[in-house]
Amino acid sequence: MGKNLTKRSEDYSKWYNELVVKADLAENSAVRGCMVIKPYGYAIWEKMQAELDKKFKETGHQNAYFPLFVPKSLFEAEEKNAEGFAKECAVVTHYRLKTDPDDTTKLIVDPEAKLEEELIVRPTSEAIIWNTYRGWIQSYRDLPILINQWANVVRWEMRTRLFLRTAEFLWQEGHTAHETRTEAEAETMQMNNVYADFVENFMAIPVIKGRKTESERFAGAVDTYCIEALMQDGKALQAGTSHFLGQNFAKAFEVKFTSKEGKQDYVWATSWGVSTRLMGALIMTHSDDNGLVLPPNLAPIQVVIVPIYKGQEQLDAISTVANKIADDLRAKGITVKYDNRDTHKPGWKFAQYELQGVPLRIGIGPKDLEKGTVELARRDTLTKEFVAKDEVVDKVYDLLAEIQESLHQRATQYRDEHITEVDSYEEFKSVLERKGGFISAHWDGTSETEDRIKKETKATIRCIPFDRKEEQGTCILTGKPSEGRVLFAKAY
RNA sequence: CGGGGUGUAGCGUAGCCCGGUUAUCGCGCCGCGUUUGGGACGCGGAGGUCGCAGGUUCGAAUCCUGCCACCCCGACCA
Repeated sequence: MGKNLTKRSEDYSKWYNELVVKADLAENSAVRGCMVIKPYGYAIWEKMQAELDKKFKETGHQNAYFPLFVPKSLFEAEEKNAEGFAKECAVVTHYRLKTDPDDTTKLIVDPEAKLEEELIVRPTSEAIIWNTYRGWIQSYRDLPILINQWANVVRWEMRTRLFLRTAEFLWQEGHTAHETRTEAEAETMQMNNVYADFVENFMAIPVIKGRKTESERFAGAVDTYCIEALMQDGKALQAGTSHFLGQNFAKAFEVKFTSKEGKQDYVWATSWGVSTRLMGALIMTHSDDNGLVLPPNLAPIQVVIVPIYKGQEQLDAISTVANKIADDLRAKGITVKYDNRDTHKPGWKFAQYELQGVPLRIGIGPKDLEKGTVELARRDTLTKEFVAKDEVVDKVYDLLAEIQESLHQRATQYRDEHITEVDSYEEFKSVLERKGGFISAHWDGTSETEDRIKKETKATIRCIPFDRKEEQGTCILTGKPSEGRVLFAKAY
């Protein structure tokens, strides 16, 4: 792990810079904490999208798109949801500008163009979607509705952090409607598992699946499931959530259906989402002091080939070998870049691709031409070896899988070493302070206790793990009886 | 919104306390040449509303006043 990665999220900006930058908006603009996703960063997001989308389709979902604007009256329909988000909503009040009569180079908001009803820029889309579902659902034959939306949302946070909490972010939000409670609960669990599977296997980030406590639950949900990851600096990050919404939204938006028995009933709902925050998780889980480290599955460039040469003649000879290798790799479905630019030196390229986290680098120079070898360098271990050029394609193919696996293992080991069981409040505070990470401790199940621990230590209950063992114990704070351990951590 | 800090070229900075030539240095950028197996070197060059406004002064990046922005800590946070 990199020394520089053990501090604060702000120190990751060096790594982020290859992927995103803070939005450079007008100096006195009130909009802060927005980000510009650069092409290289967006390519990673696209890979994540493609893989998630495939999984959503496999589980029977379809994509759709709903409006960015939510009329205030719809937004406030589900009380708890509205209340939960009220403090961070951007609100559209006017629909027109006009030339400032006092300064014709300037525009002002036309006071004549005030909206009858304010529009909320969606912080999440339950309200607008459930208002739409009302018209789509009459009979049990219309159910289930299994829809996902790829969209941007805006949450006017008091304090933003690049990637982890930006004012505007990209995400997907699934919104499903079901005939029965059981079916909706199963959907909630299924999608939480889809997320866990994706994050573990595709992003090589280990996560703990569990249930949120009442105070950490999504506003308007009956139950919230989540996947929690641990960053290299010892802080936890909520990587995805899946909510069982009960009949709350169906009741708020009057979404009823006629059952087989001819009875009217409210439908059961779920919603679930992951966002560009996952890219923050990616960086803070795998990267080191030399820059990003990308799992091969997510890397926009999996292999880069760098020629080392003097003069055009040598470059031509190297290019023949390089192009052959590149073609053979591509034939195996591997993404390859042959960087034969003459504008940068090899050393510069090595450093640059390391910063970008390209998993494997092949160097080919005059010595290799003589010996019939290439130099193969691994980004994750920073090791190099010479490989016969006829064997390099197979070697690369195997290594990509190995790196994917090894990153996951390394992160899992780190995570597991940072789950500490404690049985007293003193120990809790001491571990939290000195070691960080997850702390597994008994809790009496009350929000009051959770609140007090949060106020005193800044640690929150990240989740009640699904796989926790049933174990009688006593709450570290109050000494009251507890049925099992929960995971505490300081979180982003 | 409270507490602290910072604004000087694309980026990072020196200078400010104690006012005084043409605002410092590094990276990056452009040109030429030599280079190319781990972020090359030499020479030449371009690039500045010193955050903004006002004041003090013969003279302000530097002192004073006001404003603005950003960062950190806190409150807030699915």
